[in-house]
Amino acid sequence: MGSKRILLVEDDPNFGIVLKDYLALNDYNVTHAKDGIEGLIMFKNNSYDLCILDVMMPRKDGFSLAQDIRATDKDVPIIFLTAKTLKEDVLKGYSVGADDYLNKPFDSEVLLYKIKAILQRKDSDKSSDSEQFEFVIGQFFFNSKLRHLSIGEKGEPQKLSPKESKLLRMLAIHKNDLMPRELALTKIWRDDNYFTSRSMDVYIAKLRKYLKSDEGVEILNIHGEGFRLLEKS
Amino acid sequence: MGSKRILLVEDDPNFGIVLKDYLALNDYNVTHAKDGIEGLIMFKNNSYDLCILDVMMPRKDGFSLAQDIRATDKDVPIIFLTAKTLKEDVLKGYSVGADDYLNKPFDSEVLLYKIKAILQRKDSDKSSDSEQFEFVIGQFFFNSKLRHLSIGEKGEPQKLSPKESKLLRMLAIHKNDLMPRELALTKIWRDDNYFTSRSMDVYIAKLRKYLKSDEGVEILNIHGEGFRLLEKS
DNA sequence: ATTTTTTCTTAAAAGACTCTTAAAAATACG
DNA sequence: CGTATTTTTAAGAGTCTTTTAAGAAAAAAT
Repeated sequence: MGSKRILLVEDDPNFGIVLKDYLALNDYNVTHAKDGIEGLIMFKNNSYDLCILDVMMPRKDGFSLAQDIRATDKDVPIIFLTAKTLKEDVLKGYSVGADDYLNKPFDSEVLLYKIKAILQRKDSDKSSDSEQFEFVIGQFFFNSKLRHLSIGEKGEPQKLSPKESKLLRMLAIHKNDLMPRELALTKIWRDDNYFTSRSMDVYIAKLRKYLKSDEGVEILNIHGEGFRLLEKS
Repeated sequence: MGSKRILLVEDDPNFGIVLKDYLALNDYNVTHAKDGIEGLIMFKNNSYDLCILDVMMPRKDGFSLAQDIRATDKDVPIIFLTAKTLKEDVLKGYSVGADDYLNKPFDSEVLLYKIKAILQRKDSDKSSDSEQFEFVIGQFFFNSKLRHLSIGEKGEPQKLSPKESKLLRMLAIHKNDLMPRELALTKIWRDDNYFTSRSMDVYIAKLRKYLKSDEGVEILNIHGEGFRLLEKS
């Protein structure tokens, strides 16, 4: 399992850097944004396992940022950092969907424990949560957990690689509809740039090859937007 | 769902009663024990969905009580209450398996939020592992408690080592489905790293050897994900 | 009509994960 | 304490996966 990604949004440069290094030292992959606006841009172009947000920041405060983050992803865990101990703040934090709340100055080991606990909790959620992993696509049956793509009953299923499977799953979820390029890149590749985009093209080509045996199924490109898994009725 | 049962262990009678009433007002079924000893007796003779333990108590402190509770039930959520803000205490609390930690005086609404969050989380955990220990795998009969793997009626069963047996059991529980690598590593090896993962590979090889006598049974690898105990119908 | 941007295809390189065997280390047992 | 069993570590070969590269093709913009 690769190291977990943390988005740290903290305007105090000294404190931010120290905290980032401390977390990095503990095997977290940390991105440091210097204010709420930057934090939101980072969040939208990448994918994180946890957000640590300072409450008081210029341009965009932590609560406002948390709301925007929640609008994009309603599950990602959020921890607030704050100097104040106002009850209203704490409650506001929880109502915005915080997973935890730490008053500055806080003990860094305590923060580590909380991070660990929250990530573990989220991990165990995963297994119980019933995400869709079986799809019918034309004549194909696709199981994204076993990474099998089979046609009819006959023969061995085509085995898919992890990325092939994730991409096909995302296309299948949006079957007959647009699957935005950006969505796959941020969710699967966890980064949206030129190279990941080329890599995705390669995967689209592979999937097209697999799907060729049913004429009624096709992956269409929508120029500049993304792809569309078409199932002709 | 009937109201959740909370065990509150708090030696300060005034505070204890107030807190009990407050929680009762919020539809929890609260039992109030006056010290650690009483708390443990309560715990052993009843079943609770959540424990709230004061740390400093006469006769038996909260940490000691938590350890005894953990010995009986390794899953029940525990929240500590403490007047002190000592770092050692907080860390000790987490190491004993606390789910959360609150400093007195704390805001009662915050406590409610935490209780709600923790109980929700535990609810979703449910349905996890049963106590099943007998399995049919193709032509094999496998008893994970006796650590016996036998084929047909004839001959001596193959004896399995503890780890072999646990691993095969976990595969059997997920028969024909993915058994994630990480699951076996965290549940059986209690640590997920490079070396435990290599160790597990060795065990998979051993199990494959044992299972070779039935062609219809196979342990497949799903690259990067885990293994799959396949029983061909 | 030409230029720019985006997409498609193939193949090779680089990277990550798995298998097998055997020896070393740790643990359990008499 | 010595022996048997179990578990971990090691190392190299083998396999599978992902990225990178580069040129051709297609679509959009100028």
